[in-house]
Amino acid sequence: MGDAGERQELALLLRRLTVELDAVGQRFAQAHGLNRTDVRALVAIMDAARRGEALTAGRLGEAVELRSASVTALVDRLEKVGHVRRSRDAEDRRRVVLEMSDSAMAAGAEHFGGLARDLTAAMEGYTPEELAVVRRFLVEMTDVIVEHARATEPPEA
Amino acid sequence: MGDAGERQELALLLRRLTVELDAVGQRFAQAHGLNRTDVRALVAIMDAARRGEALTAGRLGEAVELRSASVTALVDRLEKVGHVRRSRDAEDRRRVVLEMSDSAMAAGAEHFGGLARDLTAAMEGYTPEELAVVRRFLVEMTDVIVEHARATEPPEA
DNA sequence: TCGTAATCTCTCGACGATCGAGATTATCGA
DNA sequence: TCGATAATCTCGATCGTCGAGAGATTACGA
Repeated sequence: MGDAGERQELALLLRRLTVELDAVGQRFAQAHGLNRTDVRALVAIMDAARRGEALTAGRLGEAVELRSASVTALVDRLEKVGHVRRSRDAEDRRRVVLEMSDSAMAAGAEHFGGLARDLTAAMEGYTPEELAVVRRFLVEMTDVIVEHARATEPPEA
Repeated sequence: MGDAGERQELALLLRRLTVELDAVGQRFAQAHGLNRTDVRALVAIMDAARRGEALTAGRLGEAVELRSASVTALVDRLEKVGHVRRSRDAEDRRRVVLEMSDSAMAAGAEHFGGLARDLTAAMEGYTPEELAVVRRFLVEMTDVIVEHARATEPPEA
């Protein structure tokens, strides 16, 4: 068997990384006068845009786990400071599609894009084989975590 | 140069891992009728206990980044459901030291300890050399993240 | 020793984020 | 056209957080 202490320490390193990564989002929120949920929402909208999709209010609510009443308030906040724009979906006029403003997109790209740049730059110091090991590790650990979350999930209706 | 797309994907995997790990804490919170901050606080108290320290109200406030008024409310909540106990520090009677109840300790150990067990078990599938690579990766990426957070930190008074 | 400043926690009132219930508007199938 | 369904919004209530300040204890210089 391997060194159990070493493996446990790796688990702690994983947790520490998540804490610090959370802090990055927190900084962005503070710097722009937003709260945690607002940032999550902007990230969700950016991710959707990256996939070529336009997020609706309902989809955003699912992404950030908020009820419709809270989504309305959330989008109100983001719209008020000019980070998103509301517009009715032409095909289904019940839906409200959300689009990020260029300024918000730029701010997000600068903050998180900068981090992504630094991270990938730091990965220059690894061989392709090493990165493959890391990838396998991240995927497997994520799977374990997801499985754990599912196992403790409240029973569906 | 390595494959830039691959490295960027690794960065996304890191973020996904943090999201899922966050969800684990969220599940624990829901299952025990707590909110995010309460869980963070319990984790902080457990970590301190693991280091052999007894957390005071003030220290807890620093750990979870809350003002004293909020810490009072936080500890009130945790004490009401029997997760922590308040007691005056014998050496400095201004201070309030916090101790986790055995039941809360057990609940936390079952939830998070179970995850830690699953994670370390999944690490059995790696050679010591591979784990060393992973460790270096996690440490270096965390350093980059911390540095990024510091760089965007609001200027100190 | 005394008095003042510093430290730690708590109380109070206010604000903001979230939610549940229900209203409103739009779409779809019969 | 009409009823059922869907997407979003409005309203009132609840809860977590904060700022300001009070109360209690300790540290320290005169």
